[in-house]
Amino acid sequence: MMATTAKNAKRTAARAQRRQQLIDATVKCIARKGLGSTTTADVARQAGLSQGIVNLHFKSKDNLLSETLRYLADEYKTQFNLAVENSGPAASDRLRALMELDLRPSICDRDKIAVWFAFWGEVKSRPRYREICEKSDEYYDEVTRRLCDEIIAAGEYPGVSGIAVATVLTSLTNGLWLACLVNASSFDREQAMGCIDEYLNCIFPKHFPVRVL
Amino acid sequence: MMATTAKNAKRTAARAQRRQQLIDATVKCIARKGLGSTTTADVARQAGLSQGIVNLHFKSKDNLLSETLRYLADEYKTQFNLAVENSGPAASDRLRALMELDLRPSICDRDKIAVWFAFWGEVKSRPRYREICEKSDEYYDEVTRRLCDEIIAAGEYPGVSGIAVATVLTSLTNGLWLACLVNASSFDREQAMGCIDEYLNCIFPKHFPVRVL
DNA sequence: TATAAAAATGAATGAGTATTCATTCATATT
DNA sequence: AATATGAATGAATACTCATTCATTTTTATA
Repeated sequence: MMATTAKNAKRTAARAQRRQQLIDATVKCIARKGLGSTTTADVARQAGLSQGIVNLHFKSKDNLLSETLRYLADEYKTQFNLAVENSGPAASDRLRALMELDLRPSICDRDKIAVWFAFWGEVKSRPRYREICEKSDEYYDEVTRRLCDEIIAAGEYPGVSGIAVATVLTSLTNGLWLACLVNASSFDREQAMGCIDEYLNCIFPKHFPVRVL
Repeated sequence: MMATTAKNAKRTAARAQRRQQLIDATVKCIARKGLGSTTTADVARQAGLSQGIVNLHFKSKDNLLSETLRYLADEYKTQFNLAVENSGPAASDRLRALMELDLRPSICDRDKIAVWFAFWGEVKSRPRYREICEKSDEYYDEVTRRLCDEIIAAGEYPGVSGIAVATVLTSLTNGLWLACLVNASSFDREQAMGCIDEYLNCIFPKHFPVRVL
């Protein structure tokens, strides 16, 4: 008979580890060669494993790609939640921590951004990708909106819409990522953060006073 | 001998027309199936022509795709310049015309946006794509910045940077396009324009007073 | 109209790639 | 140690797709 506890735990752990190894390899390949030119053989080679490994663990390439996107979304969500939790209790501190997160070197990195855009580029024709992205976006928008509403209530900002500000902030960071991807040479993280601060100061002056350099 | 005038003119016109027909077909295919799943046979079928036609007119698929991107960039530039020229002489009118352009139904259309993102998704691994996109971006940024600087000078807005505002505006519209692509159901062009107006009102209050509905 | 030139066709080619699967290898259980 | 089980391999398979090119069709000139 099988000792389903210790035994299986180890087995499934090893299995999960290998899946992660393949997902990591996939991310690297997409960053380097693009989604369109990434083959299962590339992924296997990058992972230091053999041909058939992708289909063994993910059933199909399609599935591997979906799972990779799902992983990226989860990974970002974790960072996102961490950023909120680890920052000061004030809503304004939390909001700024989120903005800082998006421009942090480990996230606002050309390789990483290239992978996000690779998936976004296929969103229209791949319902699965869209579902994953949409679900994530809803969450971020909701959290950001709540923070904005809190600030608006506390600061008595008349005529400012929390939804609108949240939409501006998330769209703005996505747009800045594109600038980082396309205009790599002229893009400057500092300057990008400056844009965001200028906006925050403008919309919530009481909470985001001009930063003296 | 050859009548190089009338004769060749007609020939090259026909040739250009066929190329355009193929580029249009390519755009349609990318919008429907995505860049990764668009084959030369798809494009030919969409254009109502035969297998070999793409290689006959574009030499290679790669070339067809680059030319398609170039065409899209040119097409947008034309609209962009038109929007500037056709709007009131004041810099603020021109700036708002540019924002309206990006959210105009014919441009802020899921199919069109999907094509842009398809190319952006490959920018990192395709230098040719990047060159085309970067060159366009520089132009738009420059024009937008000039308008912003003009407004800043006229309105005596202290501590507002034209470059920063221009960056915010172009990044914001690109980010709003992503929202349109991903969150198709909840995204609303009206609301997006509202976000932009709120921003403009906030940063340049004298030039963009609150719009009464 | 006859002839030359260009454009277009579409079957054939072959390079590339996802997937399969018989076999080997590693590990755990008895 | 012997056996069973899951993991991994990598050669073989089946298939897709960009590209080629011999042939046909269209168009323009003489």
